Amino acid sequence: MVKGKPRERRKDERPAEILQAAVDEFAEKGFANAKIQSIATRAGVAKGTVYLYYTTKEEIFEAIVRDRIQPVFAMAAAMSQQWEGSQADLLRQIITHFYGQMIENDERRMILKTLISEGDRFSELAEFYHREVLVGGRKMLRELIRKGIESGEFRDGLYAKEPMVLVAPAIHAAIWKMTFDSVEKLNTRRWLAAHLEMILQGVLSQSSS
Amino acid sequence: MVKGKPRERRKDERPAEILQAAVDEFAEKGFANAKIQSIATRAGVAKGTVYLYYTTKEEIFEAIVRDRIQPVFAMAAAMSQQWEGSQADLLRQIITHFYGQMIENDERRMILKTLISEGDRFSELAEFYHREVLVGGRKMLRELIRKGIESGEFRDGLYAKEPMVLVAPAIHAAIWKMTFDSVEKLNTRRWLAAHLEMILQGVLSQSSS
DNA sequence: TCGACAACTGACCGCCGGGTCATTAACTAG
DNA sequence: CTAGTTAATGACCCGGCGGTCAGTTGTCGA
Repeated sequence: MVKGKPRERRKDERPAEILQAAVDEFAEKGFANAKIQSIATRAGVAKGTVYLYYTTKEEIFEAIVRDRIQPVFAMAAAMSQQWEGSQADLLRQIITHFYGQMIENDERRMILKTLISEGDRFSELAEFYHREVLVGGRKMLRELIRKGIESGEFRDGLYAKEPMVLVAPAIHAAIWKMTFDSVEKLNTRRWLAAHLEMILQGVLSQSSS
Repeated sequence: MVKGKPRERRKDERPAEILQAAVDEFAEKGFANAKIQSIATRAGVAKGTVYLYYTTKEEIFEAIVRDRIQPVFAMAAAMSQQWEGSQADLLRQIITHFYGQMIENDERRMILKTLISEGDRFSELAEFYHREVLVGGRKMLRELIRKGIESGEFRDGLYAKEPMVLVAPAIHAAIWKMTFDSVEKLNTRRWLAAHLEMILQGVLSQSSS
């Protein structure tokens, strides 16, 4: 550590390396407390070098979202495209996938947190996220529900118009983990099970009106 | 505005005035971007005066939480105490109350946002909130569910162990409003209706297993 | 009327971190 | 080998804001 290693010129690899370092730093410190200097150090690079590839801290964050979040949803979309079984099982699969990829994954959860925290500061990013992720995800859910209703598997109802309610408890789980996990650990597995059971069966007993 | 108004000495009123000014400032700018100077100005006071009553920015925020959030939950608790009708209706009432007080109210939604954003920085605050609000709220829900199951109104299930899943979609609504409302307005009324319908009836058709 | 006390003020301090840029060193073509 | 190009460096600059405190002014009791 004492002697400075010789400089290396690796224009092509730098962006990805810096991005990874930034993900680590952001995940550990949050956006506001992340220091560019620290990102640089993690990437084995000088501060100035970071600015060779990204012009602001915000831009780094945007790159992370584009690079790490979209794939999760693309994956889910692909899954539902070629699904053979019941729609209820597909819904279970997708939501479970979502918990694994977004809630239990530190990197991605932190991205979510930053999106919430700094939402206003990045209006274009919020737009991007909305367009690419939320609209797409909602469309997928609508399709899933439509098929389920058609086949008689699901009942029709208001949820078909607001399909995101089905996924909403996952967000709560993410927030709990971000905010209160040090006070009381969330049992993610149990929460997920309760979530799935609830949206599928509801709470009323069969005999009720 | 040009001439300085004469100083006023009002030791008793200051804290509340400053708190209100802080709520406004935080709601408008968020915690990180809120300036003490600006809070002081809103309160019609000099910066130094703020520090006469609160020693740090954090402390101001904590005071806000104590002062503004607890009442909402106390209210709900009181409501459920003396409820006469069905548990399903009580649940509807409570959740509706919650949307009105927390999601549609700018001040309180901002408090929630700050809690999420700055959660780590305020571990004691997270503890306080957890202890006073979440644990209490959960206990109330458990009791409600217990009664409902006893009377045959509700089925038993995993949700009884994780009662917060019932309320979770409200958090999603809050976050949507905080982050994406400028891109696409949330129809809160419809969301609430879908939420209630979903948790009560679920998604499966009656004929399903 | 006049201390003396406490509320109030706002100029100032110090730190911190994002972003710059003159300099240096690695690579490359000829 | 050399000159030109460009990646990489890190000392420095600078603006902003949280927090301080010596000084000022209102208030009240004697």
